[in-house]
Amino acid sequence: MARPREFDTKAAIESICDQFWSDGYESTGIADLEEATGLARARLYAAFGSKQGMLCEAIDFYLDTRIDVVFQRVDNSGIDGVASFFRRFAMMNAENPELSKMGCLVVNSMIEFGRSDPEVAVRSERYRERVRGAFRSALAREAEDGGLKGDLESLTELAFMMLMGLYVSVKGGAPLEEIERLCGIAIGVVESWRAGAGVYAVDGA
Amino acid sequence: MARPREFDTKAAIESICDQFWSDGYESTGIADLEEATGLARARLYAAFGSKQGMLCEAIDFYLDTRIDVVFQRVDNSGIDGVASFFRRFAMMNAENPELSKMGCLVVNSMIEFGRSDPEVAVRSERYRERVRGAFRSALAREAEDGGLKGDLESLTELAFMMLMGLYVSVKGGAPLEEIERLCGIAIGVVESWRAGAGVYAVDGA
DNA sequence: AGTGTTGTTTACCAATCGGTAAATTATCTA
DNA sequence: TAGATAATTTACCGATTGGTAAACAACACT
Repeated sequence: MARPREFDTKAAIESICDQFWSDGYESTGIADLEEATGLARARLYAAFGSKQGMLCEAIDFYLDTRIDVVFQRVDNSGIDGVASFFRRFAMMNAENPELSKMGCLVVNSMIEFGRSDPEVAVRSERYRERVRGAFRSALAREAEDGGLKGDLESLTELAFMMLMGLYVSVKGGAPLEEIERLCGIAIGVVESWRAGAGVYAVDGA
Repeated sequence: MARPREFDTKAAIESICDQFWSDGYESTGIADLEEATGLARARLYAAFGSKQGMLCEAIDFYLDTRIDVVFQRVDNSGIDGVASFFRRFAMMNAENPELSKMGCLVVNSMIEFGRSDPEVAVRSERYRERVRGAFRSALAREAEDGGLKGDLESLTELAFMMLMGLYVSVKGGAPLEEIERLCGIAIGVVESWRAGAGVYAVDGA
């Protein structure tokens, strides 16, 4: 019924997403978002309402295109799936350290905002449940096959906690070898959950 | 040889420390620091040189007065000491949730800066080595007594990774019960390292 | 063709950012 | 007591912050 939008909203959101992901919310100014999208600020505000609105769109986009696709590979997979997730984390870290250092947009945002922004908080909650759900279903599947040693819920939480710990080291700028080491530990811990594994929770390397 | 300083530098640093700890570096303006210390900005700049200088002083203060005293209780303690550390973490979370949500100034700073600020990076490194050193020496002590099951270095890293994971949940504004649950898992994991413990890495609660 | 509606553009806003120059005040030394 | 030195105060700086008002342009519908 009126003039159609001249730019691709999805593409703009992706650019905004990458910008927030790379530099964080507070550190990116509207000028950065203008440069990233090639759009004048007034256009951005007309489309998204506010900087916070842009972040929400970015997070939703990120959840749909980055998070979900990764954890679909974990869903209902088994111990192998969980261990492979951490293996891929390590590979990404080794192959593309700069991208890796950006961490996860949702984790970054939830650390930056805590509970202070309800819109962000609800998305953080969704993220945490998505990750936990993937780990839980994978381990549950393993348990059904009788291959899991230990309590399902506890193991799920531990996998989650280790992943969050990895993100701290990654964002904190820990040396690559340290990240690699921590990934190795996480993988070892997950592998130790196999019913057939030895008695030690964590073997050396 | 000249006019003496009228204010207590240590007290000022403590106020600055609390401010950065509570709100983060970027989110606290010089105006906040003025209010927190009761000192005009020019006085702060005369004393500390720059906002970044204030952060460094704050971190050093924090390391000396908050971190060191906590991890001295862990040094050379044994599994009990490590488990008790996580128990205290849980207690703090339950008794003073608001203070607890502030997380750790050094972890917060290292997440905010990554490797971008060398002065902060060197302090992050110092922090990580302090924490790891405490865990390592505690577990080494336990190993000497033959009470440790598993590889010393790996267990040290796992304890560290779990702690960092806890900080993410804390700063991310996770519900209190979630933090409590995660602490319980961490404690269970540490307890499972006892030579006499059962075969399961993580028992249900 | 005219009109209402929406997107786009340009220019701008007050507020805040980190930081400082200069004048003033207080102390110590000679 | 005079002068040197350093702390304090006041007022200010240019740059940047997130956000917007208003003029203009393009489309759909009657």
